[in-house]
Amino acid sequence: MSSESKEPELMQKIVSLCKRRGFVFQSSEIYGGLKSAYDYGPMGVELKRNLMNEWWTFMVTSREDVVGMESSIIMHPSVWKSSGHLSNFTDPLVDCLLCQERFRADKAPRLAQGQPAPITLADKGRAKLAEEKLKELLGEGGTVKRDGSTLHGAVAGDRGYVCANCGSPFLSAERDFNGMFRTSLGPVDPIKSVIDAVRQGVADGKTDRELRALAEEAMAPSSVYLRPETAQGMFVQFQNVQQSQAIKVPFGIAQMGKSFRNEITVEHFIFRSCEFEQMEMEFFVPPGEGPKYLDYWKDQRISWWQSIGLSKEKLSFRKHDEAELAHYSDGTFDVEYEFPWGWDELEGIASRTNYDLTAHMNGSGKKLHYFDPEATDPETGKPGYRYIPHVVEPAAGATRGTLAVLCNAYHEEVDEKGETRVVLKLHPRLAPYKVAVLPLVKKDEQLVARGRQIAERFFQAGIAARYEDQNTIGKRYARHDEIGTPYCLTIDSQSLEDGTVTIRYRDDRRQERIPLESAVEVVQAALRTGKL
RNA sequence: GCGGGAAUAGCUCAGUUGGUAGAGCGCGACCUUCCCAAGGUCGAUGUCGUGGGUUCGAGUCCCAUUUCCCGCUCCA
Repeated sequence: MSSESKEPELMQKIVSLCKRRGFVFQSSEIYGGLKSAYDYGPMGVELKRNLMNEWWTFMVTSREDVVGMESSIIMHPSVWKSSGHLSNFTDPLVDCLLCQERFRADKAPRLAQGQPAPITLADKGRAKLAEEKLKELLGEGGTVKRDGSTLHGAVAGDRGYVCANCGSPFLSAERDFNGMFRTSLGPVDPIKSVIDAVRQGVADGKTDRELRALAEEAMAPSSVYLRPETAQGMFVQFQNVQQSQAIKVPFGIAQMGKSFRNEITVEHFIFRSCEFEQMEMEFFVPPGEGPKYLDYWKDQRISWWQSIGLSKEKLSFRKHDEAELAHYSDGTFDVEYEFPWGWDELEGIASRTNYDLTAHMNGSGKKLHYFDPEATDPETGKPGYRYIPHVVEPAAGATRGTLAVLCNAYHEEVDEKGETRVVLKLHPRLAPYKVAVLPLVKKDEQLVARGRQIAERFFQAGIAARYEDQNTIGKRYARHDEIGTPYCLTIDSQSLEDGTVTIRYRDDRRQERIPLESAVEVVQAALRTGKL
């Protein structure tokens, strides 16, 4: 591929800018940092919040068929049982005793008991080390023959599978790995009852697997989970929302907020982290209309990503194929963005049939039907149609979106003097500051006073503005280029005479003189239209 | 999780065979300066990621650990 060597460099520059200018910091940095946890600095919180506000405006405020809500992060554990997250989200993980690889037992290569299990290591050196280990494991009876980096002599055990990496049948016990963060609700620490249960189990001569079950059972009464997605909150409250709002299907419920997943691997800065922020909407439709609304929301969502400034050519849909498709979905598309490391998911748009509401009906025993008195029941042909709504879900990542916006906005430009300028070409509505007010020089008290006066007008108008008189004017322009401030207003001696100021445009650095009075309006217009 | 690389000032990095911690940029004050990181003077900033070990002495060597990056793997 063509341009890969440059890409990690670009990512590093963005990470560096994020720290330097106060967008994103490593969490708990003074203690050595915490894996995959990031804090948003003064610029980052504005950017992320602006992005999320744009989503909310687009999805909720500006239309009549979607309403919002905010559910709690910790919900009744049965929610996750019904949704399938407790069982499906749990994977049996196994460690290879020879090559240390950790893999999912259910995805490992199958091999019947007694079959020869050749073991292939990455290179000869590792193979020699593994050879010694294998001899130990096989004991007296076994013979090991090494052929380059491949070892012969082992046979598959009763597991029915071998190591996904090297082919070894010598594996640790299967351990369940659940993607959800578990914690306990209530003031009583469950560890005491776990110890008691296990102690009794040991006395009774229970196996490891049985002891584990006993421990789980002892923890169960207080176990709760941090939500791995916001979606379930909308499903569980479907009826309350629908009835309290007297809203008719088709309609949607939207929610933004934090979700948590114990990711096995985290990568790409804030792209994949254990704690992340989602913007999800569940759109409830009559049976059979899922595909129609899937198309509709695909269009809506891609146009939204474009409207906040992501380049058209860096956005695309990827259709989930048969194998990838979740068992309940009859159609899913990812909105992908071309990040510096390649195409990756920004949002998933899924037609989920009536899986979710049905699951919660079965789990809770409560009816989650919708009754449409105006429609005709297709089965009986009689007026009045009672059904479990189907769902189309556009589920976007706010954290990922923020990173995509940063990547898309980052530009390096060489000016006429050969100096490199770094500029974040953010959509004005996303920019942390909308305008910087800059007296040309600090020494002139009149310029300073006038500058503060102008800044005050912006604060009065509720526009995020920044007054600055430190450093030379060039440095201030450069700093605001780097944080994406679309406009700089400069007050000079002429301003004192004729009441005009210089407005400098971030993207092309052009300057114009405008009457001081119209400054606020110019910025407001840009926020409305999105154009500088 | 595996394999590879890395961690020194806010940022980018130098630091020789182990011998008192450096540069550029940035930051602060002052001077100069009326438009794009200018110049001058002065100044502040480091547990050399963390914890052990070897040594008379460790940024440098060894072990462990944390974090980041790259490649696999994983992502209901």
